[in-house]
Amino acid sequence: MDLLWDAPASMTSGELRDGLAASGATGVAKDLAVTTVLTVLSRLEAKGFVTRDRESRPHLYRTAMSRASHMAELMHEVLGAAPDREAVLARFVGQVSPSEAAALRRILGGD
Amino acid sequence: MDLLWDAPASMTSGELRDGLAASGATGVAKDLAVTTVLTVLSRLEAKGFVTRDRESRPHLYRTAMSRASHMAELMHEVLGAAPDREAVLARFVGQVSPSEAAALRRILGGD
DNA sequence: GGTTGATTTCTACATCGCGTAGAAGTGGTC
DNA sequence: GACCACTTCTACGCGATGTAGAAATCAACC
Repeated sequence: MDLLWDAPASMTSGELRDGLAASGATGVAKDLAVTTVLTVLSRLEAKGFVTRDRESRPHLYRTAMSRASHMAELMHEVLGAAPDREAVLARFVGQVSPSEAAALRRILGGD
Repeated sequence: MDLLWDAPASMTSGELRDGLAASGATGVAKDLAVTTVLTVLSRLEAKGFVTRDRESRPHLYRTAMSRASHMAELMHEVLGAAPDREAVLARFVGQVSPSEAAALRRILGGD
C-alpha cells in the first residue's frame, strides 16, 4: 500500500479512503476502514514518506517526495549496495529499452 | 543474508558455512549452524536466486545470476513499477556521482 | 457549556518474510 | 550393517505490513 497515493497530491484521510475505494488500485478495491488508512498514513509519516499538516482540521497529507524521486532513490539504494557499481550500471543499461536508452543519452548529454 | 555468497562462485554447504564464519560479512561473523546455511540456500533456490547440483554428493550450489545482473534486475523492477519511467531515470541520473555519470556515458556511447 | 458527529490516536491481531537452528531422514562408506 | 556427513522438515522469534476496533479529541451547533 506504499503507493496508495503516489498519484494525487495533498488530501485528507477521508478523500484518501474514498479515492482508494474508487480506483481499485491493484488488489485494494475493497473499502478500507478509515482507521486503516490513517494507520498506514501514520506509518508512512514515521518513515518520512509522507508529511502531514496537523493545523488544518482534517489533517492534510502530502507525499514528502515525488514518486519519481522516491523511485530514483530506491534505485540508488540498490546500486549503493553493490560493490561493483559500474558493472551493475552496465548490466542495467544493457537491459533498458531503446527509447529509454535514448532518454538516458539525452539526460546525460545536457550535463 | 541474501548476498552471503554473491562473491564466490560454486561451493558446497560446508565451504559456505566456513567461508561465512571467516569473512564476517556485515553482521554475520558468528558461526552459523550448517542447517541454517542450508535453509537459506533452499529458500534462495526456491526463489530462483541459486541453482543446486543434486547429483554431486555434497550438493553444489551456484548463483543463478551474477551479482551485477541481480542488482540490475532489481533496479529494473523498481523502474518498471513507475508510470513515469523517464522522470525516474532523470532523477536517478541527477543523483549519480560524476564518475558514475561518466561510466554511464561511456556505456551508452558504445551502443 | 454540553451533546454530537467527525477525526485522530492507541492498541491489537493475523500474516509474511527472514534469520536461526534442532530433529529426523537419507545416502554413501568402511 | 553401523556410522557419519549431508539434507530435509519443522519450528520459533522478530520485525514489517495490512487491517481495524475502542478510546480520546476536537470543532461546531443548540
